[in-house]
Amino acid sequence: MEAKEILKAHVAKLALLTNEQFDYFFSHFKKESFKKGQAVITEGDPVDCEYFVISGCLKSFYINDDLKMFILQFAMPTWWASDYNALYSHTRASINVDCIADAEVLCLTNGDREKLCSELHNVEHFFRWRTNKGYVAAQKRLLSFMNNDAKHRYEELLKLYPELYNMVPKSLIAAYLGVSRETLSRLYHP
Amino acid sequence: MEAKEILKAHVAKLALLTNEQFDYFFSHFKKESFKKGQAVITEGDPVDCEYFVISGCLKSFYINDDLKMFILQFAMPTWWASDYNALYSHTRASINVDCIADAEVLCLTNGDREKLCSELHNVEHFFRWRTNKGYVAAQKRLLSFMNNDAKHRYEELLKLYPELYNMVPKSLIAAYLGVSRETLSRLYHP
DNA sequence: CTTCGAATGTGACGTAGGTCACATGTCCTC
DNA sequence: GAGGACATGTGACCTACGTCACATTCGAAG
Repeated sequence: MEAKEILKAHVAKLALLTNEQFDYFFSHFKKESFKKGQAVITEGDPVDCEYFVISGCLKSFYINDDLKMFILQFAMPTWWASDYNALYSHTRASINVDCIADAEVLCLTNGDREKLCSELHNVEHFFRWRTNKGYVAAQKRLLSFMNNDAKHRYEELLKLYPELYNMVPKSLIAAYLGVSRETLSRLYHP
Repeated sequence: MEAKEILKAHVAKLALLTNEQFDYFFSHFKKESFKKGQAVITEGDPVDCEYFVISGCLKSFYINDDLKMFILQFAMPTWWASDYNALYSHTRASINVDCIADAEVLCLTNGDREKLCSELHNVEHFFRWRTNKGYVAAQKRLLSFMNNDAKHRYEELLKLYPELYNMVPKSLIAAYLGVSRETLSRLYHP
């Protein structure tokens, strides 16, 4: 399926756009490709885009003072990724985004998103609902952190995204779960 | 300050409404009062409102199978609270909301919010930005969970909301931080 | 003033998970 | 097919935090 079709199907789930509206909406996106390992957003840099993943996979992550990495999100196809704090408040990136499996993405600048939102009520509706889904998912993950142990969270993640098991190294999954790679390894090799 | 003025000032931070628009917007809210300890949303019940806090304080929380409580959010004045998952997906509540300090709130039904959002582009803009702020805050809290120990998170919380220290029992703060009340107590009484 | 219950402190001990060190396996690349 | 980077397993030990039990403090109701 074409990138345009993928985005169209994704948008249609949350908002009703006419073909003309969607064409106009789509005309603001720029297609880009990233190779595995390539940086997309680097901490400290200005941020001006958000990215809609067509194929491959990105991750957004934070590196603390001890150089330990924590993964906020794996962005699989039809997911969005960016540093939304930096994007909305026009500050420099405080997190990183990079590519973990050769990816095709559609970029939308912050300015274009706001323009589209104010021009097309439908588009603003779409982004409100998309953000709401993200908010609810983040709350669920917070609860899971407080309530469940590492093994439980690991199985939860794999049930949600079985592809991850073969797609990314276990050390990245550990960084998403918030445990060390050794602990993750021992869960099933006691 | 009047409830109406408080809401008006809050909305004005994120969206530009004319006086007429705001009056219309405000006319959909219903004022309600809750006493300390009173339930606002109960797990298993249908949810049809979100609540804007004028005074006092609510909490949203989850009770797990072992009857342990985890607090998702303290809702102080000018904060919103509800079960947004249930609200948006029309399912029954999976979390609870109750009152922890006698509170005055403004209720907005899900139907009215969606009606207002579709009638007034401005209002949809407001809710998109409000939700985005909530999303960014949830991601920050997730990172803090992965990165920081209990003491660090406690001090972070108190810096953000010093009122909480005297307003709510430490056991509730522990339930927000995701540690036992004993551990919280020992942080400063070693 | 007394009494009761909620909130908090604290000791003893258990456990999940972290850290460091090293071994093994795997798949490129030259 | 040798060398090197990366992913994973594993042993020994450490630490933050949980759990249970009991003591203390304090404020509201009688």
